[in-house]
Amino acid sequence: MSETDRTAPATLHDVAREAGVSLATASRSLNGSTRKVNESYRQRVLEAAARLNYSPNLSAQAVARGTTTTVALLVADIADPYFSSIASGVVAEADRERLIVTMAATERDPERELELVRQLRGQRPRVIILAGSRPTSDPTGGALADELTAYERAGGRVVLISRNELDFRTVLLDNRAGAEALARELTRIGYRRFAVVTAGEGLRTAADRLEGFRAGLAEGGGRLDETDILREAFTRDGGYAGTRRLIERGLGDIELVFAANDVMAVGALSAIRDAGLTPGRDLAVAGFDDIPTVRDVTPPLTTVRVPLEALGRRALRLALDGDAADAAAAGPDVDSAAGVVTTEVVLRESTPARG
Amino acid sequence: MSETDRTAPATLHDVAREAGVSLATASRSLNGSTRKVNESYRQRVLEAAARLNYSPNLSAQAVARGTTTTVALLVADIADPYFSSIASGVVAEADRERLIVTMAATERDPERELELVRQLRGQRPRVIILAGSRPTSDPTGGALADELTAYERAGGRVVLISRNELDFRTVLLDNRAGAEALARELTRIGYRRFAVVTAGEGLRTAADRLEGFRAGLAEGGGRLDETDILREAFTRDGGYAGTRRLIERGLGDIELVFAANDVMAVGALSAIRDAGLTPGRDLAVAGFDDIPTVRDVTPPLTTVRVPLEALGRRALRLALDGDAADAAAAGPDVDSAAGVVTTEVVLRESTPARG
DNA sequence: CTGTTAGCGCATTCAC
DNA sequence: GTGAATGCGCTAACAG
Repeated sequence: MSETDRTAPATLHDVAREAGVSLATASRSLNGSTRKVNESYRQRVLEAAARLNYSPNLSAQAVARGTTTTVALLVADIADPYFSSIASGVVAEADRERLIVTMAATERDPERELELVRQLRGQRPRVIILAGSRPTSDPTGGALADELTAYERAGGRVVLISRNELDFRTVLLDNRAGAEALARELTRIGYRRFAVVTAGEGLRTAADRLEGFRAGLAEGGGRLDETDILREAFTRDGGYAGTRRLIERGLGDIELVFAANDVMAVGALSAIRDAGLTPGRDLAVAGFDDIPTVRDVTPPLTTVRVPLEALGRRALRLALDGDAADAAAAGPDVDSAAGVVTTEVVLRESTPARG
Repeated sequence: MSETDRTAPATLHDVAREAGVSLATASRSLNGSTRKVNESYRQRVLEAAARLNYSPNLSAQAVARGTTTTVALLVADIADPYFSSIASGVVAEADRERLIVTMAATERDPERELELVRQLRGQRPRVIILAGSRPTSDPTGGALADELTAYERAGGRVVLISRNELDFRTVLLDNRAGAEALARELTRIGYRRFAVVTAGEGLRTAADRLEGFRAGLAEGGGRLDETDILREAFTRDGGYAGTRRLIERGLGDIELVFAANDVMAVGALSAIRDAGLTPGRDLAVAGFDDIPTVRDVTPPLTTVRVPLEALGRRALRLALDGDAADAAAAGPDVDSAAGVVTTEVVLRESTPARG
């Protein structure tokens, strides 16, 4: 198609002319608030719009209205199943509200994250959602917080998912209770001696899960020594490395390794197998999150189900409804009283019942 | 934060006033084209902008310039690793060009897809990328094509990934050659009798892969009977169902089942296991795509690597550079001569060498 | 209820 | 080189 036969999209002005009405009437008929326009006019405008294949220019609407229909979503890595599941939920909920989602990836780089937030602000999104935790120590020296605060002062809404180092609305996950329930279940089916592979200190999510796990073990009579807590990156490779270290050091009578998230657990499975052992039989494994992958690995992974899509949906609801969301948003995955997304232990074959 | 202390974002006007220059000068200093502005003024404007934490209103820029910096991406399912990998590539490339990506999910519903394209048009995106194939028979009666054509006539660019039923720019994948190479390799390592689980007819991608696989078998002396081609949905469950049917019917001397994509292959693994057989030993499995998951399943899956991220990146390049992309975009994953994204056979343990 | 008009924030022509 | 003025497409007072 050559440049010359380019046909500019129909404008509202075109529609008004085609329908023989004023701009204002056309606007009111198509996008207007409470319709106060004569039905016959309305019809003519609608028909004219259809004939011209009119599509309102959202940028122009945004400028005129002083507000957009955009939601900005920042994740660490779009291809990571944890984040793509959350993104899926955000997009689904946004769609219900007829909001448009723009997405960007921080690649786990705080500088980049800051840069992206700055760029995103140009869109004047109604909401900015940040998913994924980051180190406690902020190398940008609070610049991100400043940026987000300025954004909120301008009328925007910030929501954090699974990161709490900043003082904004946050989607709460009962990491502690989930891990506690998991530990209880594992002791119930016969496990006694545990190891943990988790992230380095300073990640609240990981810390909560460890704390909950400890509490559950205390109730159930399980044992976890400090020296059996291995700290590595919060990634698949981290899980692999930690588990490998554990095995090389000698398992002793450790029966099960709890990985603080599923990607670490998947790494643990590989490390076990690469060491010539059989996961589940020689060393049981449990994870946290229930990303889709873990049903397809062998053995299928015991984990704590986190409704990731619901997390994303809830993040948007929280932004839109404000604190009212705590009461309103309910739904099966949300404990409406506490306003916390609930989790559920899922026992699978990576932790067969013991003796 | 109460509504009352809301502080509107600084406007260009504010910056100009703060710097003591005119609107035009401020505009030229900050976003202007070939700078024709006195360096001292320029500095003052930049400083004023920083002081006010100015962020250009992209909507206003879009209206004034008559063009946006937006790319719209439509996928079937954001949480699907195939699509999220592609999306990751699109976002990465868009970021390099300082373009913003908006994403939506069709959920494999053609009506919904059409509706989304209509909505997306309102953004006046520079590019619309559609990923994921769809049935040949178009239930919307060509309405999607009409919509996209109108969009292109208005100056937009449409790029299709892995779907060719419409007459737009398309990211080419040598599905045929990839499957052919796979079949050749499999015969080379000793396989002779094959079955295939694939999508129903009418999906070009699936058809090409089957055709290529057949050609490769012909070269290598492998055998595939028509009755051993099972057609199901192009999903994990489809792969499961097809493989299950195959097993129930009696495997005969079939040694390997080729699934037309990896999600089907993962389903095949489960079906084999659920039938009490051992994948790899009792029945080998090969897939296509090399989604991240297949390294973590057991046994790791033999497949044809498709550089999914590169696919996404290339889609955007194709939109931006036009036909020049064929020559330009090159990169390791693109055969610059043919302008086709190249694939590569990856042998893993799901297809151990035979005899 | 309808049409006229004045902006929204910005880029860009046009005079100076 | 700089600034004043016009317009982008649309909404929202404001009059009629």
